[in-house]
Amino acid sequence: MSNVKKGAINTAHTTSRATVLRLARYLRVLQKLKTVGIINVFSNNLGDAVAVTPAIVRKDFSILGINGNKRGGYNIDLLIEELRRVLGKTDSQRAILVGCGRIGGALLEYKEFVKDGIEIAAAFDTNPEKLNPDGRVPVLPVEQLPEYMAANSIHIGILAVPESAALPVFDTMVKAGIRGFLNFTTVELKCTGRCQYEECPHQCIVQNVNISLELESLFYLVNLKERGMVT
Amino acid sequence: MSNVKKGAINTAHTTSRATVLRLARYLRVLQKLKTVGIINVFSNNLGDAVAVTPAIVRKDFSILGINGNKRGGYNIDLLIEELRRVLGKTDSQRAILVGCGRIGGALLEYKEFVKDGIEIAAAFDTNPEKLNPDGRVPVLPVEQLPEYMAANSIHIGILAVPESAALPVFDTMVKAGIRGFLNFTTVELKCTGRCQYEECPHQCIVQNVNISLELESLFYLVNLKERGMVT
DNA sequence: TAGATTGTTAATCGATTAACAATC
DNA sequence: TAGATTGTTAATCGATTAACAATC
Repeated sequence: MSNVKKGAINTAHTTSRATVLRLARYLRVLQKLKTVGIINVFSNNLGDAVAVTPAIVRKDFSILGINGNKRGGYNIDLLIEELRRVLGKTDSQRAILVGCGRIGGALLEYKEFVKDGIEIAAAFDTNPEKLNPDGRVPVLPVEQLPEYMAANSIHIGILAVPESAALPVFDTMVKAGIRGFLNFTTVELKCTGRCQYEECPHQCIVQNVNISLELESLFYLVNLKERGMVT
Repeated sequence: MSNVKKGAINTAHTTSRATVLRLARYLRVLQKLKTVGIINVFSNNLGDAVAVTPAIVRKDFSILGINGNKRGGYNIDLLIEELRRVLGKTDSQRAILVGCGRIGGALLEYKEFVKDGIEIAAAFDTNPEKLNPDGRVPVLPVEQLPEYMAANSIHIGILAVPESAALPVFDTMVKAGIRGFLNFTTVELKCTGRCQYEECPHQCIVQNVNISLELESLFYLVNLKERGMVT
């Protein structure tokens, strides 16, 4: 619980995932604004772009020790620099992908990754037909995962295997050193910020993308809204 | 703001999206448990399965007016029935898909949808090569969207078009009657529960699935955690 | 200067948790 | 009965919002 070191983002009272999510969004928006030639941004600009109130933007920055000008807002270059510093913008954003089915295959070709400086360094599958060690992104047999990981310093993995393979593959990936997961399987790897998995002694961070569940809850939400039963 | 009718889920103090998400998850878990032959479930079973505390489970149910037995927990059949009632489990869970690129194409074949009783009734694209009006799922030109919608009562849509097309297509879909969106484009349709879009007078519900952003924030989270700067 | 925007405090809000009486 | 689990209240926690003094 209190394995949080001092001098951290958490110093005051604001926290973790939701905040980091917001910071990442601010950074993206700022980078876009910069290409348009904007020099100063105001808390309400950023608030609009990220759909939060200006007060939240200011508070977020205030907690991080980022200051603006009482009149001129925030200098975009400084702001970007500070956010990158806080977020520890790693120069290499490399991830591996396990599972090259429909979804995995789509991600292999996903152009946004390139735009955002994310690189899928290698992919893995069990199906011999999918293998392609010499492709733009090498597709290797899963057995080679530990070996590959040992030779490459990568900590983020995308999990896009069938339900039945999810748990064992998750395990393999954790053991091989993956610490952050983008999980497209239907198995909800029970993590809410902190990994609660017994097999995961490393407190990995798992972000579940449960497409089917999200679509299903949309049906409910729309239905409930029509019945006036939801905010 | 206060367009919430009375006698609603919101009666007391619990609310909307997070809650509905949880309810949907309970329901899924219950249906799985039922296939295994379970008859009674306890709040801690469900809590474990959905990664929340038993107290939350009980509170959720209590607010909905769902009661269990002090000793025997909840009867699974009754519980499923009640949840379906509350969620207004629509007999038809049909959605349309716009954009049949890599991601959209993967969703067209997504087997989980079938398992969960979700049907993609039709898909739309601008690329003539993608069209296939007579396929298992008909793929039609986007121009036919309004016409199709007029003839079919569907309110949920999946948006998987390129960034440049996102806004106009969103607009078209709203005008045609879509009220709930699963948005795979990088354009964040600014909705946090309530649609804030001017072009959207209907307060649609948008669920953004920003894969690239989620992956990127994973890099940050893992990095921050290593530096002890995050919960 | 006058006007606008920051930075911060205190108030509010809502959701989670602890705790325990009721009871099966 | 004894033990376990619900249902609910009150306490806690954390995040958002309102408001405004400071100041560029």
